[in-house]
Amino acid sequence: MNTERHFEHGTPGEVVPSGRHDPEGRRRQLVRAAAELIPEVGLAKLTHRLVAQRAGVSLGSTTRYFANLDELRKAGLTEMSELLEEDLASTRARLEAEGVTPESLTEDIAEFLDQHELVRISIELMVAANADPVLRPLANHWADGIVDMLTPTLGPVVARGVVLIMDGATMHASVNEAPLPKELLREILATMLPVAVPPSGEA
Amino acid sequence: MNTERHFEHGTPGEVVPSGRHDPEGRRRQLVRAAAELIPEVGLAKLTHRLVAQRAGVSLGSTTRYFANLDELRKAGLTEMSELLEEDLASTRARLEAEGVTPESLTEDIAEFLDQHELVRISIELMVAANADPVLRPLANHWADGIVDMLTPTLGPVVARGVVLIMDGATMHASVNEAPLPKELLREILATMLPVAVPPSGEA
DNA sequence: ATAAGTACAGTACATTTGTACCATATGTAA
DNA sequence: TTACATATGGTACAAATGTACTGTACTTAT
Repeated sequence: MNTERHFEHGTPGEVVPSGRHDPEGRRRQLVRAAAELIPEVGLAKLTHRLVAQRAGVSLGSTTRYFANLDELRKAGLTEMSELLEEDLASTRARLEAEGVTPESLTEDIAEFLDQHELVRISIELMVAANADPVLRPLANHWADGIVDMLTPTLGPVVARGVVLIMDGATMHASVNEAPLPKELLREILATMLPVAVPPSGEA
Repeated sequence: MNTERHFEHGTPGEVVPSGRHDPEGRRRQLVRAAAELIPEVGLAKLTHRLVAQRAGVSLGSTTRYFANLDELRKAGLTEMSELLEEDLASTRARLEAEGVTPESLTEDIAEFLDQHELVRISIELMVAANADPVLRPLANHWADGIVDMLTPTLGPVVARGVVLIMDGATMHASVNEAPLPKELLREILATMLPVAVPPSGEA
């Protein structure tokens, strides 16, 4: 119709080698790319172009599937937090198998801290929730899940205390190259868990 | 000399109403403005223009006193962390006056968490240290200071455990509008500090 | 008082970014 | 096969931003 546009840098739609129609797959690729990139580069540096490149799609697709960058960010954060959900499940499995002891908790924390991506995810989720309260439930989900998991054996107070220690250790691992030594974590838990955790009763 | 420049939007240096020469004061104003703004808007949104506006100086001054934005950021972060240093001093005063007890520690943490600026400072420092390892000592200073302070009475293991709880509570306060209830913090500390802290000896 | 040097304000400009837009390729129904 | 609809790639463009630059006001030494 109207050809009154400029096209300073060339005309649009010239070559176009590939590009099957696949809206759902497209969207998934974009979300997955965003979920990968957030822990890598941080939310602050997440751009349409970066996500498009990682997803292997054109810039235009990022605006087609997400009204604005904020929506893309949120979708990426949600997808990203799935990894925390998986970690939650593996923690539950371990604690059910080994019981809730300083040793089993130490193993779990140390394993978490050694996966730098999980640490980065936790931090970026916290930062995001700080900027947008809508994301608070997502950011609290992991911690609340652990509290629920530990409460039956440790009671709600100590359960929350253990989660605070986990989050503190996460902050430490985010700042420092090496996380706190596993042996120190074990000593902390062995010393601070009252009565060294009776098999099922309480104090 | 060469007047080959464009000046599309006007000629530079036209009116200039005020502007005493005061290099040192200028620099201080800029650093102070940056230190104020970082907890307010976050490092990601700290720009030359924003700092200049807050400091009440021209854009040009920001580039005159700092080779690049990163230097301005670092100067602001360093100045900002002075508030944590002051908090460290007040904590030391309290613990020396009241002794290291679950109650005195609870008071101190609750007071910290209620000062949202301190929480924001801790978080931004952590984020910054994650992006630039040069800032790690700055980010670790507060936690290490508390550990040193608590170690004589609690031993190094529990001292680090208490600091992890503090950092965990800081993360929680960063995400949620209201920090953890003081009573819960007190219960956590009262339960998890072994033997409820004998006046000076160890277990 | 005057000249030289420095600080300052106010631009200018290249780059990056979010987002809108369009021509074409792909898919679907007749 | 031919219309029609939609997805895709490739821009276009305005706003924001880091930083360089320039003319002028202020300061200081003579």
